[in-house]
Amino acid sequence: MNLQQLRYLRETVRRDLNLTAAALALHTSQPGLSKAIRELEDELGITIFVRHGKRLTHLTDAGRDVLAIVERILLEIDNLKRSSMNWHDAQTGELRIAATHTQARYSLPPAIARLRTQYPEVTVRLHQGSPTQIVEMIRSGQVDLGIATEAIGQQADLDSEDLFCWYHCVIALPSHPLCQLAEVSLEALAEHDLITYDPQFAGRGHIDRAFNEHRLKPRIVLEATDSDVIKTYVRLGLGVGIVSELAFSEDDEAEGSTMATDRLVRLPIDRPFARNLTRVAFLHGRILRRYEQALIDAMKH
Amino acid sequence: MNLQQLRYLRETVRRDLNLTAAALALHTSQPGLSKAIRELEDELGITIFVRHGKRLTHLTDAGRDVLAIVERILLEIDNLKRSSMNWHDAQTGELRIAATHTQARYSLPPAIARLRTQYPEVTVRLHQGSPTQIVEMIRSGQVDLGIATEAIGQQADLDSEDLFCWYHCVIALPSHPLCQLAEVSLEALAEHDLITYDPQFAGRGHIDRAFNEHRLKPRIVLEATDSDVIKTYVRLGLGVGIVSELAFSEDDEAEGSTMATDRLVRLPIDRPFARNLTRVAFLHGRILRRYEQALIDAMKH
DNA sequence: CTTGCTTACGAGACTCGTAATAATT
DNA sequence: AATTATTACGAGTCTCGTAAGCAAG
Repeated sequence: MNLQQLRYLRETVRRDLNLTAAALALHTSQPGLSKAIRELEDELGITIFVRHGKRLTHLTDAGRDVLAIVERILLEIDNLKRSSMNWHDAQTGELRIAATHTQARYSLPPAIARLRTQYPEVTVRLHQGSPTQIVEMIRSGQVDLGIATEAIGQQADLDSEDLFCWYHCVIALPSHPLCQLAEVSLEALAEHDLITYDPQFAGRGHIDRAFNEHRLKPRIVLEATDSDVIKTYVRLGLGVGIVSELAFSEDDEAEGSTMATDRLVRLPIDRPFARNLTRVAFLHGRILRRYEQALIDAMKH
Repeated sequence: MNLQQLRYLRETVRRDLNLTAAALALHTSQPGLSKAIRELEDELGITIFVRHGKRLTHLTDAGRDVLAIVERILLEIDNLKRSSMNWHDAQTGELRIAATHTQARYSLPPAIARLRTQYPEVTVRLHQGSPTQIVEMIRSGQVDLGIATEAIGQQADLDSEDLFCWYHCVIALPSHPLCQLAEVSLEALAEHDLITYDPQFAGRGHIDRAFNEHRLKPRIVLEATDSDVIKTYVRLGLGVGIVSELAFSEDDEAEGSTMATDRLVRLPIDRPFARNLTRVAFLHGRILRRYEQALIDAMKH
């Protein structure tokens, strides 16, 4: 038995039991991969894959057990390298992060800037996706860390840490009727066209829940995954925006646009939607590089 | 990197950093082992061992980290084989048990007898030792399961399961003065010569504690690790015995000896010592063979 | 008839053991 | 002087890639 066989097995499963695709991904030959897997099966004395003639169709029960153990072994092999790098060369490396737009655009930049001064030799790669896509990217090893507000805390195969909390805020053009009110209520909000996040994203669940609890039916005329897109449509006068407070600052508005009538303003409303908790997640049991931990610490507040 | 290097590293540490001894244990050559370890260090980019000239003196900090991960990897490699065997040939194998004398002599026999009918192809090897020795035998991989009443539950690197509870009983020759009493008290016991277990063994702690709580100083004239040895000296008239109730049955006494005056009897005393819990332990995270789980289940009651 | 797994075979790499060397205790 | 690790080197093994074969959709 050797590690190569285990890597081959994992990749074959990841590529949906297509040996050709797995061989390609592993930069090796299909026959070699085929042989390696058969040898592993022989040595363990079990069949891992059910074969229909010459096609692999699915995993056996034994194969599922074996695969789970193999995943753990390869994770620990990776930990061996990571831990060694932490001792030998803690400064250099690669940091692949998956985050939602809001995190990538608003909460990550200062943390990454800080990281770049602490660890100038570390290459940072930023991927974007929905929370569920982020979870998949972590699982498949495409990224090291995932940052999101939804879906990321309750995965059994991921470890996670709390980063920070935030609330939604409500924004509109100064000319909007709601801007006349001294205090805006949820009821008032429900009477206007609203623009906010796609259901998967950025605490949208909390928004729907708040309206539901007040037995209100909000008129959401536009959904987007991206705070900037939402703000753009609010500027066009399509409605009132509900975005993460991370994504809105009246100072930035003042800088950005020249005309005061274009500047979005925050409506006076007292945190109508529940608190959101942004978390970072990574593979369960994975040892973190020092710079990974540094990034996480830099984002905590 | 390959698994051989990891096995070599573990064995070297187990043999106190003596490459010659490790090479011997691994049935390989010293130079090969030396080279393998240097190559592992090179590949990981760290030094694992501090060297004084040509001697390995101790582990580096990085080495300690690496070793912990290597132990986990090798455990999982072992799990791969064990899990496969559970699917492919659940009937055959080897079962190495470490137990104290009392367990080996009194509680294990029926369970092992049952196991032998369920799994006639399994070879059972029985080792004896003190609870701390048993823990060491599990740690070093000399045995698969350890069974004892002391020391075995609170090891962080071992998993364990409760098996059963038992109490101590007090035994004496029928001619002993205490046999005249309708009920024996702890105070009465403290006035006679006592024979019981060595401090490490079979719940001796509970015996001392009970006397202490009653501010009594028992006269323990003989200590042994072995219930049978204790019974033998009780038969010789050296004193009153305190043994596990597992190790004493008046029926067995009736069968064993012909003369009624030789038969030990249980004194009427109402469980003066705290309950003992016998547990089974094995390496943390180790997958159990089916027959191992069967033995454990057979011992639970 | 295309896609995809397996078998066959040979060049190159690698492993591992022996012998010699060097450094501690 | 004895013990123990490292270096050198070569025989045997193993890995892995190419080419050919063959089964399934």
